[in-house]
Amino acid sequence: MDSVAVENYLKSIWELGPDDVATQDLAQHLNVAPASATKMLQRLTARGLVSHIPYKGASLTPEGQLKALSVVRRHRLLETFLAQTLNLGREQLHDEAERLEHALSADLEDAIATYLGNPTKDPHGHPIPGPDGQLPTDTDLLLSESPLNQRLIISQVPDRNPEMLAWLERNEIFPDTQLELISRDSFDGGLTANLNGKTVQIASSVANEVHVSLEDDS
Amino acid sequence: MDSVAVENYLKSIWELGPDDVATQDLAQHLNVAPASATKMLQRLTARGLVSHIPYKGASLTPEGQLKALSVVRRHRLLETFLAQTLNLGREQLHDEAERLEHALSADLEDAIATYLGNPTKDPHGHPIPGPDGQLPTDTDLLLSESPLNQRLIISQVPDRNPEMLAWLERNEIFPDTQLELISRDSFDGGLTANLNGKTVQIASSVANEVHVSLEDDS
DNA sequence: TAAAAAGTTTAGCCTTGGCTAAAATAAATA
DNA sequence: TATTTATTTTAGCCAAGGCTAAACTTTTTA
Ligand SMILES: [Mn+2]
Ligand SMILES: [Mn+2]
Ligand SMILES: [Mn+2]
Ligand SMILES: [Mn+2]
Repeated sequence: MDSVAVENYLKSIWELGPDDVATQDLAQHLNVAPASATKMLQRLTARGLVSHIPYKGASLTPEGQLKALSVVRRHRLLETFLAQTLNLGREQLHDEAERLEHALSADLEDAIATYLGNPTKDPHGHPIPGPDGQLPTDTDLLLSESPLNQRLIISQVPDRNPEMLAWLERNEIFPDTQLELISRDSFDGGLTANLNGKTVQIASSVANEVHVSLEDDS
Repeated sequence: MDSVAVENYLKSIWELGPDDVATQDLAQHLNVAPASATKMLQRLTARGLVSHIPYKGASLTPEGQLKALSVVRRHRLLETFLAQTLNLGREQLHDEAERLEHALSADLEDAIATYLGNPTKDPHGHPIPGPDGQLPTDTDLLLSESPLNQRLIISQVPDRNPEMLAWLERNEIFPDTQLELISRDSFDGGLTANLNGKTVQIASSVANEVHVSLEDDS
């Protein structure tokens, strides 16, 4: 069995990857000192889960990737399960799942997936990897790079930033919301959008974290 | 925040207590070597959670007891929640809760309790401590010490022994089941009981783990 | 009540996963 | 290109929580 720390490192490397993950970025993502990340990368390399080239960067081996995706699957299933049963707000889900994901047996994972009807997206719109790590190829684009004057459908919102998520929630921006971009500030990238008849200003920091699709659903 | 190990030790001491908990029993309960238990008892004593008298035994301080009861509450809420939402078998619940109990925030604990309508018993019939550690005084008696020829109602079955639990389940012995004892073997304490018209033989090892009440429900 | 057995603690060791400070390397800048 | 700066790694330390073997108490038994 992998420890909580090992699972968190693998998941973070996956989230920051696919390759040349910088020690500093990894350390920051996990709230540890860079030296701690280096040491763990060495341990994970010794275990065959990571390939780390000193001073260059780290990436997951196939085995490491499989384990990372298993954590991601548990995380997203849990978010979906908690949202569905307990009506937790989208911004509370992540932190709970972050801890519960390490305490889920294969049996319970299966039971939850079955209960939910094997969902393919979590409440933030993130794809849920299959039991063997399968992920659909992602075709949506960033809101910050989307065309103006065209119907867009929100496909993904971030999950790690409760403040941003709360703001998005207040402005009714979440998966399946429709909107249309009216203008883009050429200086700072800020957007003006039309959403349910209302006009909303969207900062570029936000627009960089939100994904949209042009098609209906996906 | 208390570690998983600390929470498990506190809960085990509570389960084996209330006082003079033997090092060996504790170690066995937690599947660690006696020397490991001694060391942890010393750490917990230094933290004011346990009072340990060398060569005599250990007990929880009021603060330690509060923390132990908080773990027990989370454990039993989780068992109830999993049973209700996912229809897990009574014998699968314990092991899952054993790990999840350490990953539950106060918020999620509240949400689950509210969702369940603040239950006072878990699926094994064990009382669920209140948010401040309150527990009703337990008035039921052991099946092994119950009178013959009288209507009895199962109030508690064990949760840590999947085999025994599976046997009980097969024989329809679980909370709220009615039964009547017909005879007790004076040599080994084995029981013959009448249950839903059927006659069942109950070993004394089982009868020692099952609680009953004479009143309806409780 | 002395010896043996059982239970407990101590001593010493190990791994994991943190940290800081210093050294090494790579990247950026003058 | 030489130097400064940023990034990364190494070295050395620490606490938690395991373990085994040895020492010490307490309890049981002869
Ligand atoms: Mn996590
Ligand atoms: Mn998510
Ligand atoms: Mn536990
Ligand atoms: Mn229970």
